[in-house]
Amino acid sequence: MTTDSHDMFGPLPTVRTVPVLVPMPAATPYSYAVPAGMAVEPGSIVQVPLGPRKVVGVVWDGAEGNAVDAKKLRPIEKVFDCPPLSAEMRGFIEWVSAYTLSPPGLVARMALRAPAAFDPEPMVEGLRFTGSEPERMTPARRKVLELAGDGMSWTRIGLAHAAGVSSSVVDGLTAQGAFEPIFLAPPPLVAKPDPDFVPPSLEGPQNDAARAILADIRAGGFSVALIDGVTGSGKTEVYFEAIAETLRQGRQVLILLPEISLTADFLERFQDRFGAKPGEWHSDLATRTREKVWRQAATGDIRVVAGARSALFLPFENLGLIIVDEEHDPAYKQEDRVYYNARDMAVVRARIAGFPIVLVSATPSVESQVNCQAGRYKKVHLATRFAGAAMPDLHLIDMRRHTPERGGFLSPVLLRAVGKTVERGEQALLFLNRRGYAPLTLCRVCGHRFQCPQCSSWLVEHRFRNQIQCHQCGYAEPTPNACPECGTLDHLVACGPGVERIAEEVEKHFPDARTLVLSSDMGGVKRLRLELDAIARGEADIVIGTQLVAKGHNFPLMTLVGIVDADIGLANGDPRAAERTFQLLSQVTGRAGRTGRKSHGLLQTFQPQHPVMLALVSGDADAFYEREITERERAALPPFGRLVSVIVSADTRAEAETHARQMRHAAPTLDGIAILGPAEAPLALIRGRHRFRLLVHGRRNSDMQAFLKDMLQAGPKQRRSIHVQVDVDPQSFL
DNA sequence: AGCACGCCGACT
DNA sequence: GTCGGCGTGCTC
Repeated sequence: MTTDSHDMFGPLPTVRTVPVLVPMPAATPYSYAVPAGMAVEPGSIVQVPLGPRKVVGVVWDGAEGNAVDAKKLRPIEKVFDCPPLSAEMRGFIEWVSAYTLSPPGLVARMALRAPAAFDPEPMVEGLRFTGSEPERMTPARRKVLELAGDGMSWTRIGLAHAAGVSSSVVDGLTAQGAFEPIFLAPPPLVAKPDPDFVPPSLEGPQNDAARAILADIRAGGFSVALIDGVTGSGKTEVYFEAIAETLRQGRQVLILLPEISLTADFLERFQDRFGAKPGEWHSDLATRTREKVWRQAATGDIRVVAGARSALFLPFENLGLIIVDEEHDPAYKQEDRVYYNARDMAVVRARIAGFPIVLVSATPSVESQVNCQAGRYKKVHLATRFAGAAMPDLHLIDMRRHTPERGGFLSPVLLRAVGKTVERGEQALLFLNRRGYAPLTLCRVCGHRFQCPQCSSWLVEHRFRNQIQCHQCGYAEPTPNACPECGTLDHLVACGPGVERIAEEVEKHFPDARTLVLSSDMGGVKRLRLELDAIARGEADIVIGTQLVAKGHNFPLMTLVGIVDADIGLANGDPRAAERTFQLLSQVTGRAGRTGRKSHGLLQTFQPQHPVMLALVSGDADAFYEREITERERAALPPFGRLVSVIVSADTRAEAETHARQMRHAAPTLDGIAILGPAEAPLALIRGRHRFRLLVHGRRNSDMQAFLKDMLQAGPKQRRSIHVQVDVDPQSFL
């Protein structure tokens, strides 16, 4: 910790130095001098000079790396007046850094994402009644004094508002000496949730589930439970009891949700149970609010935070429980800079700090199922809906026998069911996970296909906007009417359906019904919310939607769900294709019948024998998971993500091998490291002295090749920093 | 990651 | 003649 320097005049005074993690991709902390009289400890949040700028860093533990040249050494400028990051938090940051192969400074930065939150919030100016009445009393003044006469402190504006007078009345009273200015602690962002605000209202199976979870909470210490319950089975009420119990223990709670599930609806349910809203944390929080939440989580003023994945890095004062709702959701994966899955890292945080964690889903991920089978996670099953709501009856429509009329995509069976539903005054949902009018346009004369000039995927026609668009990179051009290849006019043909085309077909069959298309490109979040509310009020008869209808919202009148093409996504090369399809279709069909009406789901498919279809219609999710698990084990590769790391180096092979050794050391979970030299064909395109480190964590060689291809197509600037990590090995973090 | 420096091509 | 794109190197 000390650096001694000598020169011809004798020893200089010893300079104390400490390691500091700075927000940049260095492998180790940097050393900084601690000015005399400054008190720092591991975890202290400090401001340090870094090159031409000032940055926020964290004083780290342990010895520094190689002693740094005394001439380079610069002093810490300031220590922020805020709680230091705990040893647990520092251990967590180290762990995530090692596991994800990310520089520790960049991981630490995620815990410090609140620009100016590190100094205490300024005190608020307030007023208190001094006891001396003003010389002249007026009705307005009397109203103010009646309120403030009890000696409680008020803010100037708040008092004027409460008394229903203008603030100049309060100013006048202050001038007369009736009020004295005082400083108040800033008000908490949210009130304290009360674990006993309303008694829990659990039914049969929910009670058993809650009992199982509460046993873990009361026992204390690390444990993982997975609540696996069908949509509408009341999972939220069950984990609310775990939250209540943790609050009674005086500890904080973090609820992780995929960004889109953080709705007003959820916050209100929380408030109904606990009498106050939780603190919120997500990407589009106002800066001021963001800072307050960070600060108050760190001081313990906020007891419960509901947040998107980045909330996992908040420095809670006394965290005692994490809930990961919708644990299977791919939105928990961050895939830029630091690559991590917040669900898995949440398990790690709980293990390091020694508290329980609860994962929740109606359609758990295969990894979590495996972890339950292996006994690492405790499984809590909620198999039935409550309050009389029944699951929809699901049936397959074999499209080989029930052919739609020419040019259409909806089978007569499905059309009949839609017609009957609308006649009864109920709602039908047609689900197709494809935006736009048609996914491919081609020329009937020369066979030309419209392809994106930037990334080679098909251009999707959007009739609403009269454009053809690339869904990969956002490229768009006006819909042409002549073929650019052969010049023929009006011989372009749309192939396949998108939601817009299904809407056209529906309107043709049901001209009097109110039809609504819900798709992410039809307007912003606000408009979407309005439309969802309108549907809930019954202002549409037939809704045609992409996957955004799968989440959250309850549609009380929805009694029919038609899946236009249940096979989409089953053969796209993704090793999780079946799992994803099963999850998505379960969520969509689960939209129906939530409020007790008899409901149906009809799935149009060309593969009625497919295991996903069979599991969906029989309601036997376990059979599906069993099959997925054995299927993946049977594949020659180890299950769930053989980690293959690829180092691409245009320098020497020896250098690549050094990288490989370091990587093996840093990430013992890697199964293999391939070193591709300049002999490998694609690398011929890499010129000059650039050096690449490409990590492809995937299961298949084809994944790896796809990434190599992407990298080679990317511009030189992106190429330099490509760093891809797709999946993690769920067995390796316990 | 962010920033400065330095080098070549197309503009007021 | 400069502005600004990108490639390169550095930060205790």
